[in-house]
Amino acid sequence: MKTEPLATIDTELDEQITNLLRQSDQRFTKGRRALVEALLAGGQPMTIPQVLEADTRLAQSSAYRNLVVLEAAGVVTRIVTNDDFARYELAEHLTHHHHHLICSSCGDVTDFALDDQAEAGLDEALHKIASATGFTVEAHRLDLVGVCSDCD
Amino acid sequence: MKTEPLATIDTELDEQITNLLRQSDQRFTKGRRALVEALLAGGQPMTIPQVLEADTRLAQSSAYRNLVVLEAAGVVTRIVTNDDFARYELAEHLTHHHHHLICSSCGDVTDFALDDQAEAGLDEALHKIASATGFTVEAHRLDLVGVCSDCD
DNA sequence: CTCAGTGCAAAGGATTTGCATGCCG
DNA sequence: CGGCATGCAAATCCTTTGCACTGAG
Repeated sequence: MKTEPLATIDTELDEQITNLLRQSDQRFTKGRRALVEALLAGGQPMTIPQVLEADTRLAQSSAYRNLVVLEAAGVVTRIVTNDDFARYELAEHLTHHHHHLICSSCGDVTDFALDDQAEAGLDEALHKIASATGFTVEAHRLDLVGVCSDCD
Repeated sequence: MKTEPLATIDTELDEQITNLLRQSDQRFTKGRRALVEALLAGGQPMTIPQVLEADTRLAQSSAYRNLVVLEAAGVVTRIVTNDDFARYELAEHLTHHHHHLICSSCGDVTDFALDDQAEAGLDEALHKIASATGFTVEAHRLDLVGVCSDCD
């Protein structure tokens, strides 16, 4: 497989991913690298068809299989909306904490960030809830649901 | 179909739902009533199998079809996790604003509410975002992802 | 040489749909 | 009566899986 990167994975990111995968006894293969590059180039949550279109060298089954591996290793996050396809994006700790604008019409997902103060206040409120529950919190997920400009 | 309600839909709720359906040119039939009763009795987001088990009078296809109608009319909300099945619950404006605890292991969903102050702060922050985007916000969705006590 | 990763094709499974029947208005 | 809602069964289609092959170490 000839690799002509869609986006460049810098050394630091490469190491982080390699380590994450190693912790799951997995290797950072060319196919997996191609997936990460496609997601990196996309800059937004992408469906499998979008990923495959971005890099036609990938077999569909391998894409599905590797995304499962990458998700289990904590490299990518799977996002399900009401759209037909699931979407994937790089995990937050490889990028930065953010939230999603989800279009209720077409299912498209866009990233956005909350200002620091609001985020801090939210975090605090959630910690209160967490401690009052037998629930072990791993993350919070804040989405805005509405209609994107394309569908409007 | 003999109706032996799992839960009682009071007059007010009945009217609200009837009106919502009427706005979509739909009627509040027995089958739909049975679905709402099951969800009401459940008190938590339920999968279709759970709903069908709660009321064996319902045909699977009708359940799916009617839940689509009910969702379009704004009577119920569809929640998708990484679990195999989608879940449904009564729409917020028929109950009260709340959020979800989603178990990343079994996909189970539990409701919870944020204290008023935190909710207000969050709302304010989101309005700022909204006005800065070409995105028409319909609702916000805040979920806590973690591991429920059963899976722990 | 060995074994994980890959690609192709076939299977799986939640959800949707076609069609004949029944029921509400 | 007329038309929507229902039930059954079959179809759909995203996703997963079986299997043989290839390439890296």
